[in-house]
Amino acid sequence: MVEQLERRSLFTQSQEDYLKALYLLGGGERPVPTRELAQRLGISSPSVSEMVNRLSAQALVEHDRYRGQQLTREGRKVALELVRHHRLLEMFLVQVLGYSLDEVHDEAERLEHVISERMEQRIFELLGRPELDPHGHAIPTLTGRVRHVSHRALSECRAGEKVTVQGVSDEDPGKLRELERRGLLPGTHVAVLAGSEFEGPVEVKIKGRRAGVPLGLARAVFVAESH
Amino acid sequence: MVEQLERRSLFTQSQEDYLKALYLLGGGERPVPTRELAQRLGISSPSVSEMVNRLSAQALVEHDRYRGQQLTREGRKVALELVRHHRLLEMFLVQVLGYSLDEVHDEAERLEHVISERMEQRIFELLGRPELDPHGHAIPTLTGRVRHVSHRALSECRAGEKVTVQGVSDEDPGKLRELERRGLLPGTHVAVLAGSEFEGPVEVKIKGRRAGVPLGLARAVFVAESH
DNA sequence: CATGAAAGATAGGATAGCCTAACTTTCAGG
DNA sequence: CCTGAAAGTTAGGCTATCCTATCTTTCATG
Repeated sequence: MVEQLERRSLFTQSQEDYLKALYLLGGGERPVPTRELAQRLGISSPSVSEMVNRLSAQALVEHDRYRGQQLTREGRKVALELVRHHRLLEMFLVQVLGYSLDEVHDEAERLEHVISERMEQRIFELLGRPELDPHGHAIPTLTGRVRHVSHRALSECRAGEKVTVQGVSDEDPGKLRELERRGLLPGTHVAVLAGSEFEGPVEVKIKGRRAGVPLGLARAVFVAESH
Repeated sequence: MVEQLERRSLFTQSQEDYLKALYLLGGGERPVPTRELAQRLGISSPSVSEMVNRLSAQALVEHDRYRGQQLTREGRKVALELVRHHRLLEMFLVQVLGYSLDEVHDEAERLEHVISERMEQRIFELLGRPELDPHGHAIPTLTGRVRHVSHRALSECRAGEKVTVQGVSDEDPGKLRELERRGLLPGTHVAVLAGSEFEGPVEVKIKGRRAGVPLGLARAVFVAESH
Protein backbone atom coordinates (compact mmCIF):
# COMPACT_ATOMS: atom_id res chain seq x y z
CA MET A 1 0.00 0.00 0.00
CA VAL A 2 2.65 2.46 1.03
CA GLU A 3 4.92 1.03 -1.61
CA GLN A 4 2.13 1.60 -4.08
CA LEU A 5 1.65 5.23 -3.10
CA GLU A 6 5.24 6.28 -2.48
CA ARG A 7 6.99 4.68 -5.43
CA ARG A 8 6.98 7.99 -7.35
CA SER A 9 10.00 9.76 -8.63
CA LEU A 10 12.61 7.14 -8.01
CA PHE A 11 13.42 7.73 -11.63
CA THR A 12 14.00 10.87 -13.61
CA GLN A 13 11.62 11.83 -16.37
CA SER A 14 14.37 11.09 -18.83
CA GLN A 15 14.91 7.58 -17.52
CA GLU A 16 11.19 6.98 -17.61
CA ASP A 17 11.08 8.07 -21.23
CA TYR A 18 13.74 5.54 -22.15
CA LEU A 19 11.98 2.73 -20.33
CA LYS A 20 8.64 3.50 -21.88
CA ALA A 21 10.09 3.78 -25.38
CA LEU A 22 11.87 0.50 -24.90
CA TYR A 23 8.61 -1.11 -23.93
CA LEU A 24 6.64 0.37 -26.78
CA LEU A 25 9.28 -0.56 -29.33
CA GLY A 26 10.28 -3.97 -28.13
CA GLY A 27 7.31 -5.08 -26.12
CA GLY A 28 9.85 -6.64 -23.81
CA GLU A 29 10.17 -9.46 -26.32
CA ARG A 30 12.74 -8.24 -28.78
CA PRO A 31 16.11 -6.52 -28.11
CA VAL A 32 15.83 -2.98 -29.42
CA PRO A 33 18.74 -1.58 -31.45
CA THR A 34 20.34 1.56 -30.06
CA ARG A 35 19.71 3.54 -33.21
CA GLU A 36 16.01 2.71 -33.13
CA LEU A 37 15.66 3.87 -29.55
CA ALA A 38 17.62 7.00 -30.37
CA GLN A 39 15.37 7.76 -33.30
CA ARG A 40 12.22 7.30 -31.27
CA LEU A 41 13.44 9.56 -28.51
CA GLY A 42 14.93 12.14 -30.84
CA ILE A 43 18.30 11.78 -29.17
CA SER A 44 21.77 10.86 -30.45
CA SER A 45 22.94 7.26 -30.32
CA PRO A 46 25.86 7.95 -27.99
CA SER A 47 23.47 9.55 -25.51
CA VAL A 48 21.34 6.46 -25.65
CA SER A 49 24.36 4.19 -25.13
CA GLU A 50 25.27 6.20 -22.08
CA MET A 51 21.81 6.18 -20.57
CA VAL A 52 21.36 2.49 -21.25
CA ASN A 53 24.52 1.89 -19.26
CA ARG A 54 23.08 3.76 -16.32
CA LEU A 55 19.81 1.88 -16.63
CA SER A 56 21.46 -1.51 -16.78
CA ALA A 57 23.52 -0.59 -13.72
CA GLN A 58 20.13 -0.22 -12.04
CA ALA A 59 18.99 -3.55 -13.43
CA LEU A 60 16.15 -1.98 -15.37
CA VAL A 61 17.56 -2.89 -18.75
CA GLU A 62 19.60 -5.74 -20.09
CA HIS A 63 22.20 -4.63 -22.54
CA ASP A 64 23.83 -7.00 -24.98
CA ARG A 65 26.85 -5.10 -26.21
CA TYR A 66 26.66 -4.24 -29.93
CA ARG A 67 23.39 -6.11 -30.13
CA GLY A 68 20.62 -4.18 -28.44
CA GLN A 69 18.75 -3.77 -25.19
CA GLN A 70 15.55 -4.89 -23.59
CA LEU A 71 13.74 -4.35 -20.36
CA THR A 72 14.23 -6.51 -17.31
CA ARG A 73 11.18 -7.56 -15.32
CA GLU A 74 11.74 -4.54 -13.06
CA GLY A 75 12.15 -2.17 -16.01
CA ARG A 76 8.99 -3.48 -17.62
CA LYS A 77 7.13 -2.84 -14.39
CA VAL A 78 8.11 0.82 -14.49
CA ALA A 79 7.32 1.09 -18.19
CA LEU A 80 3.92 -0.49 -17.73
CA GLU A 81 3.05 1.93 -15.00
CA LEU A 82 3.84 4.79 -17.34
CA VAL A 83 1.81 3.27 -20.13
CA ARG A 84 -1.06 2.77 -17.70
CA HIS A 85 -0.80 6.39 -16.65
CA HIS A 86 -0.68 7.56 -20.22
CA ARG A 87 -3.70 5.63 -21.39
CA LEU A 88 -5.79 6.38 -18.32
CA LEU A 89 -4.94 10.03 -18.73
CA GLU A 90 -5.94 10.03 -22.39
CA MET A 91 -9.28 8.52 -21.46
CA PHE A 92 -9.66 11.04 -18.67
CA LEU A 93 -8.85 14.00 -20.87
CA VAL A 94 -11.41 12.89 -23.42
CA GLN A 95 -14.20 11.90 -21.10
CA VAL A 96 -13.85 14.39 -18.27
CA LEU A 97 -12.22 17.42 -19.82
CA GLY A 98 -13.69 17.08 -23.29
CA TYR A 99 -10.44 16.90 -25.22
CA SER A 100 -10.57 15.78 -28.81
CA LEU A 101 -8.59 12.72 -29.81
CA ASP A 102 -5.77 14.60 -31.46
CA GLU A 103 -5.17 16.74 -28.40
CA VAL A 104 -4.70 14.10 -25.73
CA HIS A 105 -1.33 12.63 -26.54
CA ASP A 106 0.96 15.54 -25.73
CA GLU A 107 -0.86 16.39 -22.55
CA ALA A 108 -0.79 12.79 -21.33
CA GLU A 109 2.88 12.57 -22.24
CA ARG A 110 3.70 15.26 -19.71
CA LEU A 111 1.22 14.28 -17.03
CA GLU A 112 2.11 10.58 -17.00
CA HIS A 113 5.39 11.35 -15.22
CA VAL A 114 4.00 13.36 -12.36
CA ILE A 115 0.69 11.89 -11.24
CA SER A 116 0.67 9.97 -7.97
CA GLU A 117 -0.69 6.48 -7.54
CA ARG A 118 -3.52 8.11 -5.66
CA MET A 119 -4.45 10.22 -8.65
CA GLU A 120 -4.14 7.23 -10.93
CA GLN A 121 -6.56 5.32 -8.72
CA ARG A 122 -9.06 8.15 -8.50
CA ILE A 123 -9.10 8.60 -12.25
CA PHE A 124 -9.43 4.86 -12.76
CA GLU A 125 -12.49 4.74 -10.50
CA LEU A 126 -13.99 7.95 -11.85
CA LEU A 127 -13.88 6.49 -15.36
CA GLY A 128 -15.45 3.24 -14.23
CA ARG A 129 -12.32 1.10 -14.37
CA PRO A 130 -11.84 1.35 -18.13
CA GLU A 131 -9.94 -1.34 -20.02
CA LEU A 132 -9.21 0.61 -23.17
CA ASP A 133 -7.92 4.08 -23.94
CA PRO A 134 -9.68 6.28 -26.51
CA HIS A 135 -7.47 4.88 -29.25
CA GLY A 136 -8.54 1.35 -28.43
CA HIS A 137 -5.28 0.34 -26.74
CA ALA A 138 -5.47 -1.84 -23.66
CA ILE A 139 -4.80 -0.09 -20.38
CA PRO A 140 -2.38 -2.23 -18.34
CA THR A 141 -3.73 -3.24 -14.95
CA LEU A 142 -2.27 -2.09 -11.65
CA THR A 143 -0.43 -5.39 -11.44
CA GLY A 144 1.06 -4.90 -14.88
CA ARG A 145 -1.04 -7.29 -16.88
CA VAL A 146 -2.03 -6.29 -20.40
CA ARG A 147 -5.30 -7.69 -21.66
CA HIS A 148 -5.23 -8.83 -25.20
CA VAL A 149 -7.71 -6.94 -27.31
CA SER A 150 -8.62 -8.32 -30.70
CA HIS A 151 -9.32 -5.47 -33.06
CA ARG A 152 -11.50 -5.54 -36.08
CA ALA A 153 -11.76 -2.49 -38.30
CA LEU A 154 -15.07 -0.98 -39.31
CA SER A 155 -13.94 -1.53 -42.89
CA GLU A 156 -14.14 -5.29 -42.33
CA CYS A 157 -17.72 -5.35 -41.08
CA ARG A 158 -20.59 -6.76 -43.10
CA ALA A 159 -24.16 -5.62 -43.61
CA GLY A 160 -26.41 -6.24 -40.65
CA GLU A 161 -23.73 -6.12 -37.96
CA LYS A 162 -24.24 -3.93 -34.90
CA VAL A 163 -20.98 -2.83 -33.42
CA THR A 164 -19.55 -0.40 -30.89
CA VAL A 165 -16.56 1.79 -31.61
CA GLN A 166 -13.71 0.71 -29.36
CA GLY A 167 -11.04 3.04 -30.49
CA VAL A 168 -9.72 5.19 -33.24
CA SER A 169 -6.20 4.58 -34.38
CA ASP A 170 -4.80 7.32 -36.48
CA GLU A 171 -1.88 9.60 -35.96
CA ASP A 172 -3.14 12.12 -38.47
CA PRO A 173 -4.90 14.94 -36.54
CA GLY A 174 -6.95 15.80 -39.62
CA LYS A 175 -8.32 12.29 -39.88
CA LEU A 176 -8.98 12.16 -36.16
CA ARG A 177 -10.95 15.34 -36.33
CA GLU A 178 -12.84 14.06 -39.33
CA LEU A 179 -13.77 10.90 -37.44
CA GLU A 180 -14.90 12.94 -34.49
CA ARG A 181 -16.98 15.17 -36.72
CA ARG A 182 -18.74 12.08 -38.03
CA GLY A 183 -19.44 10.93 -34.50
CA LEU A 184 -17.17 7.90 -34.70
CA LEU A 185 -15.92 8.16 -31.15
CA PRO A 186 -15.20 5.34 -28.72
CA GLY A 187 -18.47 4.19 -27.24
CA THR A 188 -20.60 5.05 -30.25
CA HIS A 189 -22.99 2.38 -31.50
CA VAL A 190 -22.96 1.77 -35.21
CA ALA A 191 -25.25 -0.33 -37.38
CA VAL A 192 -23.60 -1.50 -40.58
CA LEU A 193 -26.00 -1.23 -43.52
CA ALA A 194 -23.58 -2.30 -46.20
CA GLY A 195 -19.94 -3.33 -46.05
CA SER A 196 -17.24 -1.87 -48.20
CA GLU A 197 -16.96 -3.50 -51.60
CA PHE A 198 -14.75 -2.45 -54.47
CA GLU A 199 -13.08 0.16 -52.28
CA GLY A 200 -16.31 2.02 -51.75
CA PRO A 201 -17.49 3.58 -48.50
CA VAL A 202 -19.05 1.60 -45.66
CA GLU A 203 -22.75 2.46 -45.30
CA VAL A 204 -23.69 2.82 -41.66
CA LYS A 205 -26.27 4.23 -39.32
CA ILE A 206 -24.90 6.37 -36.48
CA LYS A 207 -27.29 7.63 -33.84
CA GLY A 208 -30.18 7.01 -36.21
CA ARG A 209 -28.61 8.89 -39.10
CA ARG A 210 -27.39 7.17 -42.26
CA ALA A 211 -23.90 7.94 -43.44
CA GLY A 212 -21.18 6.68 -45.72
CA VAL A 213 -17.74 6.25 -44.18
CA PRO A 214 -14.92 6.34 -46.73
CA LEU A 215 -12.75 3.24 -46.63
CA GLY A 216 -9.67 5.14 -45.50
CA LEU A 217 -11.47 6.35 -42.44
CA ALA A 218 -13.27 3.08 -41.78
CA ARG A 219 -9.95 1.30 -41.58
CA ALA A 220 -8.89 3.50 -38.66
CA VAL A 221 -11.99 2.68 -36.61
CA PHE A 222 -11.78 -0.38 -34.41
CA VAL A 223 -15.01 -1.95 -33.35
CA ALA A 224 -16.40 -4.77 -31.24
CA GLU A 225 -19.72 -6.61 -31.37
CA SER A 226 -22.40 -4.59 -29.59
CA HIS A 227 -23.89 -6.32 -26.59
CA MET B 1 -4.55 32.63 -28.65
CA VAL B 2 -1.65 30.63 -29.97
CA GLU B 3 0.60 32.50 -27.59
CA GLN B 4 -1.77 31.51 -24.83
CA LEU B 5 -1.68 27.84 -25.75
CA GLU B 6 1.95 27.47 -26.71
CA ARG B 7 3.66 29.41 -23.97
CA ARG B 8 4.46 26.22 -22.04
CA SER B 9 7.84 25.07 -20.99
CA LEU B 10 9.88 28.11 -21.90
CA PHE B 11 11.13 27.74 -18.36
CA THR B 12 12.47 24.81 -16.44
CA GLN B 13 10.60 23.48 -13.46
CA SER B 14 13.39 24.78 -11.28
CA GLN B 15 13.13 28.28 -12.65
CA GLU B 16 9.39 28.19 -12.20
CA ASP B 17 9.82 27.18 -8.57
CA TYR B 18 12.04 30.18 -7.93
CA LEU B 19 9.61 32.57 -9.57
CA LYS B 20 6.64 31.22 -7.69
CA ALA B 21 8.44 31.28 -4.36
CA LEU B 22 9.53 34.83 -5.02
CA TYR B 23 5.94 35.78 -5.65
CA LEU B 24 4.56 34.01 -2.62
CA LEU B 25 7.21 35.47 -0.34
CA GLY B 26 7.45 39.00 -1.65
CA GLY B 27 4.12 39.48 -3.32
CA GLY B 28 6.05 41.44 -5.89
CA GLU B 29 6.11 44.32 -3.46
CA ARG B 30 9.11 43.65 -1.27
CA PRO B 31 12.65 42.60 -2.25
CA VAL B 32 13.17 39.09 -0.91
CA PRO B 33 16.48 38.30 0.83
CA THR B 34 18.52 35.50 -0.71
CA ARG B 35 18.56 33.49 2.49
CA GLU B 36 14.77 33.60 2.76
CA LEU B 37 14.30 32.34 -0.76
CA ALA B 38 16.90 29.64 -0.13
CA GLN B 39 15.11 28.53 3.02
CA ARG B 40 11.76 28.35 1.30
CA LEU B 41 13.11 26.30 -1.57
CA GLY B 42 15.28 24.09 0.61
CA ILE B 43 18.35 25.05 -1.38
CA SER B 44 21.67 26.64 -0.43
CA SER B 45 22.12 30.40 -0.70
CA PRO B 46 24.91 30.18 -3.28
CA SER B 47 22.63 28.13 -5.52
CA VAL B 48 19.97 30.78 -5.19
CA SER B 49 22.44 33.53 -6.04
CA GLU B 50 23.42 31.65 -9.13
CA MET B 51 19.88 30.99 -10.30
CA VAL B 52 18.83 34.55 -9.60
CA ASN B 53 21.61 35.67 -11.90
CA ARG B 54 20.24 33.48 -14.67
CA LEU B 55 16.75 34.76 -14.03
CA SER B 56 17.75 38.40 -14.07
CA ALA B 57 19.64 37.81 -17.30
CA GLN B 58 16.22 36.78 -18.65
CA ALA B 59 14.62 39.90 -17.16
CA LEU B 60 12.32 37.86 -14.93
CA VAL B 61 13.85 39.10 -11.71
CA GLU B 62 15.43 42.31 -10.58
CA HIS B 63 18.43 41.77 -8.40
CA ASP B 64 19.81 44.47 -6.16
CA ARG B 65 23.23 43.15 -5.24
CA TYR B 66 23.56 42.34 -1.52
CA ARG B 67 20.05 43.61 -0.99
CA GLY B 68 17.53 41.16 -2.37
CA GLN B 69 15.47 40.31 -5.42
CA GLN B 70 11.99 40.79 -6.70
CA LEU B 71 9.99 39.86 -9.72
CA THR B 72 9.77 42.01 -12.82
CA ARG B 73 6.42 42.42 -14.50
CA GLU B 74 7.31 39.51 -16.78
CA GLY B 75 8.44 37.33 -13.88
CA ARG B 76 5.27 38.06 -11.98
CA LYS B 77 3.25 37.02 -15.00
CA VAL B 78 4.90 33.62 -14.98
CA ALA B 79 4.54 33.26 -11.23
CA LEU B 80 0.87 34.18 -11.36
CA GLU B 81 0.23 31.59 -13.99
CA LEU B 82 1.76 28.96 -11.74
CA VAL B 83 -0.25 30.12 -8.77
CA ARG B 84 -3.36 30.03 -10.90
CA HIS B 85 -2.53 26.50 -11.99
CA HIS B 86 -1.86 25.43 -8.45
CA ARG B 87 -5.06 26.79 -6.99
CA LEU B 88 -7.25 25.59 -9.84
CA LEU B 89 -5.69 22.17 -9.53
CA GLU B 90 -6.32 22.03 -5.81
CA MET B 91 -9.96 22.85 -6.40
CA PHE B 92 -10.12 20.30 -9.16
CA LEU B 93 -8.55 17.56 -7.07
CA VAL B 94 -11.01 18.19 -4.27
CA GLN B 95 -14.15 18.61 -6.32
CA VAL B 96 -13.61 16.21 -9.18
CA LEU B 97 -11.27 13.56 -7.82
CA GLY B 98 -12.46 13.66 -4.22
CA TYR B 99 -9.13 14.47 -2.61
CA SER B 100 -9.13 15.58 0.99
CA LEU B 101 -7.69 18.97 1.80
CA ASP B 102 -4.42 17.69 3.17
CA GLU B 103 -3.72 15.65 0.05
CA VAL B 104 -4.03 18.31 -2.62
CA HIS B 105 -0.94 20.40 -2.11
CA ASP B 106 1.78 17.97 -3.16
CA GLU B 107 -0.13 16.74 -6.16
CA ALA B 108 -0.87 20.28 -7.36
CA GLU B 109 2.76 21.21 -6.79
CA ARG B 110 3.85 18.68 -9.40
CA LEU B 111 0.99 19.16 -11.82
CA GLU B 112 1.16 22.95 -11.92
CA HIS B 113 4.34 22.79 -14.00
CA VAL B 114 3.08 20.53 -16.74
CA ILE B 115 -0.53 21.34 -17.54
CA SER B 116 -1.22 23.19 -20.76
CA GLU B 117 -3.26 26.34 -21.06
CA ARG B 118 -5.89 24.21 -22.68
CA MET B 119 -6.13 21.98 -19.63
CA GLU B 120 -6.17 24.99 -17.36
CA GLN B 121 -9.11 26.38 -19.31
CA ARG B 122 -11.03 23.12 -19.33
CA ILE B 123 -10.63 22.73 -15.58
CA PHE B 124 -11.62 26.34 -15.03
CA GLU B 125 -14.83 25.85 -16.98
CA LEU B 126 -15.57 22.44 -15.51
CA LEU B 127 -15.40 23.93 -12.03
CA GLY B 128 -17.68 26.82 -12.97
CA ARG B 129 -15.01 29.50 -13.12
CA PRO B 130 -14.12 29.40 -9.44
CA GLU B 131 -12.62 32.43 -7.73
CA LEU B 132 -11.23 30.71 -4.66
CA ASP B 133 -9.24 27.55 -4.04
CA PRO B 134 -10.28 25.09 -1.32
CA HIS B 135 -8.13 26.92 1.20
CA GLY B 136 -9.92 30.15 0.51
CA HIS B 137 -7.10 31.74 -1.48
CA ALA B 138 -7.99 33.81 -4.50
CA ILE B 139 -7.31 32.17 -7.85
CA PRO B 140 -5.54 34.70 -10.11
CA THR B 141 -7.39 35.41 -13.34
CA LEU B 142 -6.06 34.52 -16.77
CA THR B 143 -4.91 38.09 -17.14
CA GLY B 144 -3.04 37.92 -13.87
CA ARG B 145 -5.33 39.90 -11.66
CA VAL B 146 -5.78 38.78 -8.06
CA ARG B 147 -9.11 39.56 -6.45
CA HIS B 148 -8.88 40.73 -2.90
CA VAL B 149 -10.74 38.43 -0.58
CA SER B 150 -11.50 39.64 2.94
CA HIS B 151 -11.35 36.73 5.30
CA ARG B 152 -13.15 36.41 8.60
CA ALA B 153 -12.59 33.41 10.81
CA LEU B 154 -15.45 31.33 12.15
CA SER B 155 -14.06 32.10 15.59
CA GLU B 156 -15.00 35.77 15.11
CA CYS B 157 -18.64 35.18 14.25
CA ARG B 158 -21.46 36.08 16.60
CA ALA B 159 -24.70 34.33 17.49
CA GLY B 160 -27.33 34.48 14.77
CA GLU B 161 -24.99 34.83 11.82
CA LYS B 162 -25.43 32.57 8.83
CA VAL B 163 -22.22 32.04 6.98
CA THR B 164 -20.66 29.89 4.28
CA VAL B 165 -17.27 28.28 4.64
CA GLN B 166 -14.93 29.84 2.09
CA GLY B 167 -11.77 28.05 2.90
CA VAL B 168 -9.78 26.20 5.48
CA SER B 169 -6.33 27.46 6.21
CA ASP B 170 -4.23 25.05 8.13
CA GLU B 171 -1.01 23.33 7.28
CA ASP B 172 -1.53 20.63 9.90
CA PRO B 173 -2.96 17.55 8.12
CA GLY B 174 -4.49 16.33 11.40
CA LYS B 175 -6.42 19.54 11.83
CA LEU B 176 -7.49 19.52 8.21
CA ARG B 177 -8.84 16.02 8.54
CA GLU B 178 -10.57 16.96 11.76
CA LEU B 179 -12.25 19.87 10.02
CA GLU B 180 -13.32 17.65 7.17
CA ARG B 181 -14.71 15.09 9.58
CA ARG B 182 -16.84 17.83 11.11
CA GLY B 183 -18.11 18.83 7.70
CA LEU B 184 -16.42 22.22 7.70
CA LEU B 185 -15.53 22.16 4.03
CA PRO B 186 -15.61 25.02 1.55
CA GLY B 187 -19.19 25.55 0.46
CA THR B 188 -20.78 24.35 3.69
CA HIS B 189 -23.46 26.56 5.23
CA VAL B 190 -23.14 27.18 8.92
CA ALA B 191 -25.51 28.87 11.36
CA VAL B 192 -23.75 30.33 14.35
CA LEU B 193 -25.72 29.66 17.54
CA ALA B 194 -23.25 31.17 19.96
CA GLY B 195 -19.89 32.82 19.41
CA SER B 196 -16.77 31.87 21.25
CA GLU B 197 -16.43 33.57 24.62
CA PHE B 198 -13.78 32.94 27.24
CA GLU B 199 -11.89 30.71 24.82
CA GLY B 200 -14.78 28.25 24.62
CA PRO B 201 -15.99 26.49 21.49
CA VAL B 202 -18.19 28.14 18.86
CA GLU B 203 -21.67 26.64 18.91
CA VAL B 204 -22.95 26.08 15.40
CA LYS B 205 -25.47 24.21 13.33
CA ILE B 206 -24.05 22.34 10.35
CA LYS B 207 -26.46 20.68 7.96
CA GLY B 208 -29.13 20.77 10.63
CA ARG B 209 -26.94 19.22 13.32
CA ARG B 210 -25.72 21.15 16.35
CA ALA B 211 -22.03 21.02 17.11
CA GLY B 212 -19.34 22.77 19.10
CA VAL B 213 -16.24 23.80 17.20
CA PRO B 214 -13.18 24.25 19.42
CA LEU B 215 -11.65 27.68 19.13
CA GLY B 216 -8.41 26.34 17.66
CA LEU B 217 -10.27 24.82 14.79
CA ALA B 218 -12.69 27.70 14.37
CA ARG B 219 -9.77 30.04 13.80
CA ALA B 220 -8.68 28.02 10.77
CA VAL B 221 -12.09 28.26 9.11
CA PHE B 222 -12.67 31.30 6.92
CA VAL B 223 -16.24 32.27 6.24
CA ALA B 224 -18.35 34.78 4.34
CA GLU B 225 -21.91 35.97 4.86
CA SER B 226 -24.36 33.51 3.37
CA HIS B 227 -26.50 34.92 0.60
C1' DC C 1 37.36 -15.15 -45.87
C1' DA C 2 38.46 -10.23 -46.54
C1' DT C 3 36.39 -5.74 -46.35
C1' DG C 4 33.78 -1.60 -46.04
C1' DA C 5 29.44 0.40 -44.65
C1' DA C 6 26.40 0.63 -40.90
C1' DA C 7 25.68 0.28 -36.18
C1' DG C 8 27.48 0.82 -31.63
C1' DA C 9 30.74 2.49 -28.14
C1' DT C 10 34.12 5.69 -26.22
C1' DA C 11 36.30 10.24 -25.66
C1' DG C 12 35.89 14.77 -24.78
C1' DG C 13 33.05 18.79 -24.10
C1' DA C 14 28.88 21.72 -22.81
C1' DT C 15 25.14 23.23 -19.62
C1' DA C 16 21.88 23.35 -15.76
C1' DG C 17 21.51 22.87 -10.97
C1' DC C 18 23.28 21.86 -6.75
C1' DC C 19 26.93 21.80 -3.03
C1' DT C 20 30.81 23.39 0.36
C1' DA C 21 34.52 26.49 1.39
C1' DA C 22 36.25 30.88 1.20
C1' DC C 23 35.86 35.69 0.37
C1' DT C 24 33.11 40.37 0.49
C1' DT C 25 29.68 43.54 1.94
C1' DT C 26 26.43 45.40 5.14
C1' DC C 27 25.10 47.34 9.33
C1' DA C 28 24.09 47.40 14.39
C1' DG C 29 26.53 48.49 18.65
C1' DG C 30 30.00 50.24 21.12
C1' DC D 1 33.52 55.55 12.81
C1' DC D 2 35.27 50.81 13.89
C1' DT D 3 34.32 46.17 14.02
C1' DG D 4 32.50 41.56 13.93
C1' DA D 5 28.54 38.71 12.94
C1' DA D 6 25.25 37.87 9.48
C1' DA D 7 24.08 37.87 4.86
C1' DG D 8 25.53 37.59 0.15
C1' DT D 9 28.72 36.30 -3.47
C1' DT D 10 32.45 33.93 -5.80
C1' DA D 11 35.35 29.86 -6.60
C1' DG D 12 35.73 25.33 -7.46
C1' DG D 13 33.47 20.74 -7.75
C1' DC D 14 30.00 17.16 -8.80
C1' DT D 15 26.27 14.72 -11.48
C1' DA D 16 22.86 14.05 -15.06
C1' DT D 17 21.99 14.63 -19.90
C1' DC D 18 22.96 15.92 -23.93
C1' DC D 19 26.23 16.63 -28.13
C1' DT D 20 30.01 15.80 -31.93
C1' DA D 21 34.05 13.47 -33.40
C1' DT D 22 36.36 9.33 -33.46
C1' DC D 23 37.20 4.56 -32.73
C1' DT D 24 35.43 -0.49 -32.74
C1' DT D 25 32.50 -4.24 -33.96
C1' DT D 26 29.39 -6.65 -36.86
C1' DC D 27 27.97 -8.67 -40.98
C1' DA D 28 26.54 -8.91 -45.83
C1' DT D 29 28.85 -9.65 -49.98
C1' DG D 30 32.13 -10.23 -53.41
